[in-house]
Amino acid sequence: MFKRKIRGILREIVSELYPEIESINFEVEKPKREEWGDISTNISLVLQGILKDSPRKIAETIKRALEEKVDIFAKIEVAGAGFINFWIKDSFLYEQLRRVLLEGKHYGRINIGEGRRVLIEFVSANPTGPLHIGHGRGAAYGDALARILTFTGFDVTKEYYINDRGTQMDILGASVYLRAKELKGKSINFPEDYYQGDYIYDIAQEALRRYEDLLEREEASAIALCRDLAMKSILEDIKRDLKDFGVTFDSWYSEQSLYDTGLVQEVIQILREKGYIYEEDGALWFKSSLFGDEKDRVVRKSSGEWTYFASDIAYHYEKFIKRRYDLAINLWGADHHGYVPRLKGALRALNIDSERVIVLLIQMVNLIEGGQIKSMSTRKAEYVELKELIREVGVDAVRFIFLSRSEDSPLDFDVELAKKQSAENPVYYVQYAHARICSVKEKAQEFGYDLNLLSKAELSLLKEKEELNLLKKIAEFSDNVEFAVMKLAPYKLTYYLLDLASSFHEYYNRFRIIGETQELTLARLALVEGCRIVIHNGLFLLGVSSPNKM
RNA sequence: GGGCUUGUAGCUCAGCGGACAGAGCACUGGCCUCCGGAGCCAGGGGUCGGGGGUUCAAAUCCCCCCAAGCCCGCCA
Repeated sequence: MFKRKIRGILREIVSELYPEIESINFEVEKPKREEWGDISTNISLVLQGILKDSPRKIAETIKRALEEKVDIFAKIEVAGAGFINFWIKDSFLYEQLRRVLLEGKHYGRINIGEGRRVLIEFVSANPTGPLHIGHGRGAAYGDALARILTFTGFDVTKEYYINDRGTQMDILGASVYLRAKELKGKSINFPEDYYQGDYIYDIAQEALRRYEDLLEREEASAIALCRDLAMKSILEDIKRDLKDFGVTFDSWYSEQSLYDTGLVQEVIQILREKGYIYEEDGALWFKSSLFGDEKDRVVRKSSGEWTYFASDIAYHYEKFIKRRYDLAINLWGADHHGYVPRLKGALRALNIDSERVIVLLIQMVNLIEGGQIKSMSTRKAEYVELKELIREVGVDAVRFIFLSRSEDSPLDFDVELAKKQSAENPVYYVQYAHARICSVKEKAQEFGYDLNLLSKAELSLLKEKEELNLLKKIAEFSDNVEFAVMKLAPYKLTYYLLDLASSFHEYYNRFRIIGETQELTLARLALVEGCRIVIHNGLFLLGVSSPNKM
């Protein structure tokens, strides 16, 4: 609340004092040290370059203007090289708490999106094997982002893009077919680059059960049957895992459908007419090198097969032109990073502003087992399944861990540690605060307090340092929500919640909520209830539950 | 060889142009007759990978080097 509000006030002041300045880029930050106030700005340091005046002098001018104009500050001070430090009036904090109590689960919402339509595409794992913990990271991240975007006024659609055609699917079908033969006692030669996982046997079993004459059929059609069955079966499995992880999608988009409707051909034709497509060595190429890519890329192989890239051009054309989304956010594995320039290039070739697609590259999750780092690989069957991790560690803890790092930082997941230390996991620290508050409220009711009166409590009785500190933390919630959405960084909220929970525990250990005068008890109950609401809202945005008891 | 990402406390990571660099874990020592001890308080710990540069100001921006991961296919 602070930053957003103060930034606005400062902009007004500057445009009044220095109308010649059109726009400036300054920071409104929470300072590192308590002596520097509740909030601080470097605006005069930024202005010095433009105004050619001493920053302290500029700061004094702004300070005087502020003192005349607004009264939410108890004190304004010019310090250091020319920082302006602000101390917020207690009355403003009480007002904020009252808003929390009134708005409840809506508290913290800010309208940044203004109804803009966003398509967020994530997970999109090939239906060639079960979800592993790497996919889990993308799932947790994408789902949290979707929640945050919705909370901040965007119109969000969550989509899973299914690669239901192409080479990998063919290999999947062939893998199942071979295993079926093996199960029937035939000797087979199972290639190294086929899918090695045990689940292939299960599907092969099912294929044999369903198609009794499978092995008598012509090989190509038998493999096709296996492929379709495998895809359906694996996709069902994926959906179930995601649901168990608390992640649901609004839409499952089939790559194959882009061909069934002729859209791929249509879009390539558009590019061809614009002169961005040429033929060489029997293949069709897109001139992505004109758009900053290292080289041109094939859209149709000399075999006549379309590439994944061709599908993707059509898919994104469809997102923006047919479905008219304002913004597309794609969460990809970091190993796809080389792919970004060609996609953006294709969009520009189609006259679509490439800024409208934001690709977030989620770094790999490595699994540490016995001190050895292993990378996830579906084909080699080297992975820990997401469902296994959930079973052993729990949904909340897994999501919280995945959301406690920025997406571009690789994550070494020490499975043993996560299982063993589940009780010490940071998520419990936050949830514990929530449960504790619920318990206090229950206790208060036993003592006869009417919790419906909280919003009418005399909040000015909250004067202790720890109380004011907690009030400030509560009021900072929407600043953190704003940051999280602007930077697409849910982990910011994770940090904030840990900080908020810490302030609560600190307060709880020093003071008794119930037992002072009736008025003070009500005020304190109001304070912790406000804290509980914010914890709940924050955890909700991360997709983590807020238990009343644990 | 080229590209992308990362290198901050023993470990895992925040901070990414501003004021003496932060948190958790781990370690050491304290704290419930009392609303949940899955908690609190106190303590030690850092040439911000290295070297140059830009700036009033650099962990943060630029260049070079070193290290790790990923990519460089008519695979997805």
